[in-house]
Amino acid sequence: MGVTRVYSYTLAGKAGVTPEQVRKDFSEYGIKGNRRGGYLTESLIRAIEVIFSRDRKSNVVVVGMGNLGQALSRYERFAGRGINIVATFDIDPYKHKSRSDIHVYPMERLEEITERFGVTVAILAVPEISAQEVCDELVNLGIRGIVNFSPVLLKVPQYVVVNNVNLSDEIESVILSVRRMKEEQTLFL
Amino acid sequence: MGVTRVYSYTLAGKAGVTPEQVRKDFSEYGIKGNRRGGYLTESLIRAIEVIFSRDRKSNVVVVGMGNLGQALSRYERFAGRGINIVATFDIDPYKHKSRSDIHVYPMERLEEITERFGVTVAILAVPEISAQEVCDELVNLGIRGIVNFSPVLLKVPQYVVVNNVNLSDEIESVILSVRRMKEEQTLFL
DNA sequence: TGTATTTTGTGAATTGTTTCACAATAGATC
DNA sequence: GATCTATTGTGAAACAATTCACAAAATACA
Repeated sequence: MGVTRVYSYTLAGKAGVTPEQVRKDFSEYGIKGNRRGGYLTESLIRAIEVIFSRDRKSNVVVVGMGNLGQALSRYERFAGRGINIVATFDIDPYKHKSRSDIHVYPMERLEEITERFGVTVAILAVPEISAQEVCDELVNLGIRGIVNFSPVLLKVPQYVVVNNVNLSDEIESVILSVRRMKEEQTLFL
Repeated sequence: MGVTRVYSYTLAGKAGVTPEQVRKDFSEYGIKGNRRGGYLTESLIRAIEVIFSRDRKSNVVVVGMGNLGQALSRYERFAGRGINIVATFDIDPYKHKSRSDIHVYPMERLEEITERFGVTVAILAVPEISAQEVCDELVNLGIRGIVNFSPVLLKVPQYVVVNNVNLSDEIESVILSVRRMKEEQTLFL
């Protein structure tokens, strides 16, 4: 778009943080700007690509093809971020064979496919009851990172990274904040 | 289940935090336990229900019935947390009328339905391009809280609460951590 | 080329959060 | 009922993150 330089306050505005934050973070990672000249977009983008490994693609699998698993496997935005869903799995793959979506494999083929595609990260969207069991299986197959959508605190070895996403919590926290704000407001009337 | 008392370290273990954290948080909200006796489950649950407004149900709407919106509208776990999806909306409701799911209304009926059911919180799962526009509409109709699934920083008045959920970020952060850990490990070999 | 101005880069100050450590005490045990 | 023990409750200490404030440097402009 022809923009060659950006300033800490521009980025801060877009990201909803303070300019100091932006500068401190950049400085932390050795990203240098020019005093008075701001940051050069090209080199900035390259630096960020390296820091976030955006220069490489990463193969991941989705395990559990319920509502959420299906939605995640069709989510187009992952591609643009180097997140490449190579396969999806379910205990009952025939249940979901319906449309011409991404192929659903039975759990038995997990090992073969994770190995073939060098998958180290899995998205876990199975029911609460089987979450820990499936998690153990994944860890045994060499999975090193799990994005966990079940409301369960997974027990994993220290070398495995887990990121918990709890949709109920996200919504509840907004409901709570809204209630709190309303209560505050009525106090002033 | 007949359990009448719990201890800070029990809860801490289940939640993956320290016992001190549990006690400090409880103390912050005036939840009292008995020295040596722990916390009484019954009164603890009641206190938490009040703090998180779990004693009341909250009506919410889902706006945008793409993959994610559909998955969210079918997510059974919300009910058990007092989150009640009363209606879903899309610009093109006929596209999604297929199965006997929850009813999809056209955007034109947003006002009528939010008013009727006293909806103050909306789940926004529309494409990036229309996110701000739909958000403005929601705010105009009196929505006070938004759970935003589009990768956009929404501009809203101060009295509106926004909670951003970025699925690409969640997955990317795990990918990153895994790469970092692997790099660390190879250094030791 | 010199001066004014803008923006970075970063120590220091502030603010916020987590952990420590231990007195107070309720309950268990004899 | 006296003593022992486990657990809470919370100030103080340590740690972490954010904001402030300003010198240093690069550009703009005369």
